[in-house]
Amino acid sequence: MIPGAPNAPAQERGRLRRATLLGAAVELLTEGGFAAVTHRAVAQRAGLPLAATTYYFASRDQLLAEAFAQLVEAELATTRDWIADHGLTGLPDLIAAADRTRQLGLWELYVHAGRDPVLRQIARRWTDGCVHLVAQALRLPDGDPRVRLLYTALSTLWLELIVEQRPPAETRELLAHAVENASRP
Amino acid sequence: MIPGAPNAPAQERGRLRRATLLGAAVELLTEGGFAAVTHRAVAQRAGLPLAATTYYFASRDQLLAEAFAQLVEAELATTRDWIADHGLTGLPDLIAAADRTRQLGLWELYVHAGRDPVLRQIARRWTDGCVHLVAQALRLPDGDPRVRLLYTALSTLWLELIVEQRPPAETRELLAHAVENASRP
DNA sequence: GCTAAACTGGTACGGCTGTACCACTTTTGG
DNA sequence: CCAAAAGTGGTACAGCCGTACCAGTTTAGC
Repeated sequence: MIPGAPNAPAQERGRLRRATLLGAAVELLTEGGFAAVTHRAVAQRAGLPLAATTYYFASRDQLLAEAFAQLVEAELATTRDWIADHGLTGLPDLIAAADRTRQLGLWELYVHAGRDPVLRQIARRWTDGCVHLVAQALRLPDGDPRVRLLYTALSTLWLELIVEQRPPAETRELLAHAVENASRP
Repeated sequence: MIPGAPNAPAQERGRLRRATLLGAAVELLTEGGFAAVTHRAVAQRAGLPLAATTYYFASRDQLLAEAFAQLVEAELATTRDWIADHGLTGLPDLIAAADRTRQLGLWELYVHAGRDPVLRQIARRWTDGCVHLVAQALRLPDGDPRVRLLYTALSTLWLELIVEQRPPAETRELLAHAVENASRP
C-alpha cells in the first residue's frame, strides 16, 4: 500500500523519525525564517534522507504548519512561566532575553497566515493564548476591553523591539504606562 | 562604460523605464507578497525584457527595498487623508475598505525588515509616520505616551484584522475604548 | 559627424526548489 | 511462517530563480 504521508506512523521508529524531522523544521524556522524550511534542509538537519520528508509530510505547507503550531505552543508555555515569575512588566526582559531570530520566524509565519487558512487557525490560537495570559495576570475575563488593549500594547511593542530594534528602555516605560491604564476601572 | 545599475538614468526613456519597473514591482508586491517580486515577473508585468531589471536595479534586494519605500509613502498619504476626513475612530473602515493583500504585502516586508538593515530604516519610517499621524489627530506631541499607546492599539488591531480576519465590529469597539483612554489626562 | 557613453534585449549558466518514482528492506498480523 | 503492509533511500525530473554576458543600437557631447 502506498501511504499518504501518515500523520501518525504505525511503527515506533517512524514516529521518532517524524518527530525528528519536525524538530529540525522548527530549528530551521527559528534560525532562518520560513524560507529556510526546505525539504532538503530539513532532511539534512535531521540526518535523514530527502525522501523521508515527503514520506511523513504530505507537502511543504503541511510541514510548515506543524512547525508553526509547535513553535506557538512552546512560545505560549515560555511566556506563561515568565509572567508567573516576573509579572507583566517584566516581559520586555523576556523579549530581550529570547532568541531574536526565533521571534522573527514566528512573526513571519503569523503574517504569512494571512494568505493561508490553515495557518490562520494557528495564528488565532497564538493571539487568543496571549490574551488569555494577560487576562490571568490582571485577574479579569478574557473579553474585557482592558485586557485586549493591554495585549495590543504588548504585541506592538514586542514586534517593534524585534523588527526595528528600538531601545528596550522606551519599551519598558510604555509598557508600565499600559499596565497602569489597564488597572484603572 | 558598464553602468552599475543607475539609480537615476541619464536619459528620459531610462527614467521612465525604471519607474515602470518599480511600479510593476509594487503591484506584484501588493498582489502576492514579496515572494512574487522576481526579476522575471517584474519585467513581464512592465512589458520589458528581463535584462532591464538587472540593468536598472543592482539586485533584487534593492528593487524590493525601493518598492517597500514607495508603498510605505503611499500608505502614509492615504491614511493621512482618511484621518482628515473620518477621524481616528473611522480607521477600521479604511482598513476594511483597503486592499487586504496590499496590507499583507506591507506587513510581510515589515517583518522581513528584521533581517535586513536597509529595510529596517524603511520600517522605522513607517512606524514613525503612523505615530506622527496619531499625534496630529490627538493634538499631542509625537513622544507622548498616550500617543504611543493609542498607536499600539491601532497597529495590533489592524494586523489582526488583516491576518486573522477578526470581525470588524469588535475592532471598532476596542478602538473607541483606546481613543477614550488616550483622551484622558 | 564622430566618439564614447548609455541603453537594449536575447541568451546562457549554475543552483536550488518541490515532488514523483521505484527497487529494496524491515516489521506486523494472521 | 509468510504474505501484506510499512518504511527506506537513492535518483531523476521539470521548473523557477538571480544574475552574468555580450553583440547590437541609440543617444549625448564636443
